[in-house]
Formats: sequence, structure tokens, C-alpha cells
Amino acid sequence: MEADRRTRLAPDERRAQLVALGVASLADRPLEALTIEYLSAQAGVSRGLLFYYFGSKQGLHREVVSTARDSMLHATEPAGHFPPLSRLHDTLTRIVQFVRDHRGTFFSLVRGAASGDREVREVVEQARAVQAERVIAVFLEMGVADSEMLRIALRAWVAFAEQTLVDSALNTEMSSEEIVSFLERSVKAVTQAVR
Amino acid sequence: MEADRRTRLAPDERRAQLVALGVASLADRPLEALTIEYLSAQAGVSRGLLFYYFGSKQGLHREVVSTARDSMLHATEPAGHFPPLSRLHDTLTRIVQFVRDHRGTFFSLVRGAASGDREVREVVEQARAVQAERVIAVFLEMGVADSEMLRIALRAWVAFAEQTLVDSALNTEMSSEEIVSFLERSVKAVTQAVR
DNA sequence: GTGACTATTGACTATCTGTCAATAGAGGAG
DNA sequence: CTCCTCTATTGACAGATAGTCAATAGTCAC
Repeated sequence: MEADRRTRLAPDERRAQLVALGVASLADRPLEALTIEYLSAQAGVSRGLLFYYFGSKQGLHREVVSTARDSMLHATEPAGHFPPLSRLHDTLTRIVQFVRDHRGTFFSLVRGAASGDREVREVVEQARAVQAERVIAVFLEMGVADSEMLRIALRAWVAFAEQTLVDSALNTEMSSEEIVSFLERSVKAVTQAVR
Repeated sequence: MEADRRTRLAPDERRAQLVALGVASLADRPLEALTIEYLSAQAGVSRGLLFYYFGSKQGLHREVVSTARDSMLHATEPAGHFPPLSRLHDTLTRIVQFVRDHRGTFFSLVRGAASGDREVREVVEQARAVQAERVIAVFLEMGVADSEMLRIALRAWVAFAEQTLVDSALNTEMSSEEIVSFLERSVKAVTQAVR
């Protein structure tokens, strides 16, 4: 009978709490189910407060998706300095691990967030751009010639990898090694198909 | 001063008119902009009528997207009987052509329609399944061994091809032959990466 | 304690989806 | 040609959800 009394937090804390709740609920709900109504109820806070912090529903979505995206990018960042192919192997291994550890988050991010708002889409698009950049760097370091087609190809390969991860890491019992190894072979194959 | 008088059409005609209007507006607007409000205004008809025909907004979306999808699948269906690789070449050529002839529709279909409703998503997913089936058939006929990984790989390649088309056919002046040829090389490469 | 700053609320508006009984166009029977 | 019936079409209504804003109440500094 007092948990419902108004509790006033520092803006940073409140914001962090709300975003964290949002990210967490992506694990078992699509982004579109993250309504102002739902999240404010979850947080035990008025709807008005969410507008105070995020301005709009899409503002909220942007922050939540950005945060989920950053945690994925961070979790799949190669640690230390490897030679190019080892770094690729390391990153792919981390991604498969991340997908299996955060199925819901990964799926909501790469599938659900294609929805609605253009700016939200762009947030996810940035993640793909970063992943593509990482892969491009690997091949450039190995002496592959840069070209428009190479960039298109490796950006498309990121989409390929996402779909592969959804179908293999999420929906089969395939071993991580097998998946990683297939992704490695496929990206090399695609790179060679650029001429 | 009489165009606004109530005009009563046969259900088939009215339905066809509304769906056609919906598909047409996909050419320059994302699916989410296709609201009941907007389409009824376009058609010069009451909002209630759209519910009478489609039951819900998502019902409308399903029909519009299904129709757009079917027109794409139909336009990219290989004509006549070719040997496998020629058939592949033919289909890819038709797809590039379709993408360039119907930029808006293609983009709304493969990008915009990932949104909202699960059933709408599945409508587009079916198109990908059909495209994947076509490609799988090509390689099976060529004696490639069937396997779970092959199917995952070629389904993922469809996503690869979509992204390639968005980036090349929509956003560059690259020649159709160049795009088709790259897609051919990449799908063969991916198939060989399955082991 | 008291005052000031601002995090938080709740009541209000706007927009859009969805429901349904009432209405009117169009074709057939006479 | 007229009326009658069937149903395509409407408009008024209800419900959900986004967004606005002036009023309120924690909390910290003094």
C-alpha cells in the first residue's frame, strides 16, 4: 500500500530503467507490442512520463532499439588484435553465441524492427552497416580490391548471415561450429564471386 | 455535383478496384501509410465499406500484399522449359527487370511489409519460400545433394539477392547484365559453400 | 523547516480502428 | 413502367492509443 506512491528518480536513472525494461520486453514480444501504455504499466509510472522522456512512441522505440543494437554490436566486437581471418572467425563465433543467448532480442532486432518508423529502421540499418564494415575490413586487409560491387556484396552477405542465423541458430540444433564454419565459407565464396 | 452520389458496384468490381488502388499506392508509400482512412478517401467511398470488404486494416493489407506478391511471382515465373541454369538466368533477368519497372512496389514488398501483423509478414515470407524453392529446384536438378543446410543456404541467398537488388538495381546505374551475372555467380558460390 | 526546481501526474484532445443499424441503388417480377 | 426485394453503402457511434499541458508533489540546498 505504498509502492504506488510517487517515487521521484534522477532523470538518468529513470531513463535507464525505462529503456532497460523496454529492451527486456523485446526478448518475448515484438517491437510493435512495446506501446506507451504497456511500458508505463510495467514501470508503474504514468503514460505522460514516457512522453516527457522520449517525446513520442517512436522516440522510445529509437532508444530501445539503439540500446539493444549497441549491446549486440558490443558483444560481437572482436577482443584484441587478430589477423583478419581469425578476427572474422572470432566475430562470427561471438555472433552465433549472442543469437543463442538472446534469441528474442536478436529476432526482434533483425526482424521486428523493420517496421513502422523510418528512423527506427535506420537504427537497425546502422548495425548492418557496422557489421558489413567489419567484414569489408577483413577482406581489404587481405588484399582484396575495394569496389562498389564488393561493398554491395558484403552488405548483402550480412542479410544472408542474418537469415542463416534465424534459420539455423534459432530454429535447429545445429552446432555453433557448423554454423560458423558455413558462414565463413559462404562469405569467402561471395567475395570471390565479386569480380 | 453528382460524382459524389452513391455508386453501387458489384462486389467483385469494388473489391478489385480497392485492391488495385491499394497496390498502386504501394508504389510511392510504405504499407503502413495505407490506412483505412486514406484508401477510402482515395476511392471516394466510406470507411465502413472497407471494413465490409476486408474486415480489418490487416485484412486489407493481407489482400493488397498478396496481390502485389502474386504479380511479382507471376512476372518472374520462367516462361517455357529451360535447362536448369538457363532457367535460373531467365528468372534472375526477369527479377531485375521487375525491380526496375516497379521500384516502389518491390521496395514496399520486401522492406515495408516486414512490419506489423504476423499474417502480413507470412504473406511476404511465402514469396521468399517460393523463390527459394525455385532456386533449390535448379540445383537439385543439377545433381546437388539435398540437405537441411542447402535449404537454409538458399533461403538465406534469397535474402542476399533482395538486398543486392535494393542496393544495385534501385540505387545504382549498374547494368542489368552485371547484376544478373553477379547473382548467378553468388548463388553458385553459396551452393558450393554447403558441404 | 522552507523554498525552489523539476520529475511526475491526470485530465484533455486527436486520430484511427472497428461495429452496426439505417439507407438507398439496381435489377427482377409483375 | 412501377414496385419490391436484396444487399452494397453509409454515417453515427464506441474503443483504443498517441500526444499535450497545466497542476502537483518529491527532493535537495540552504
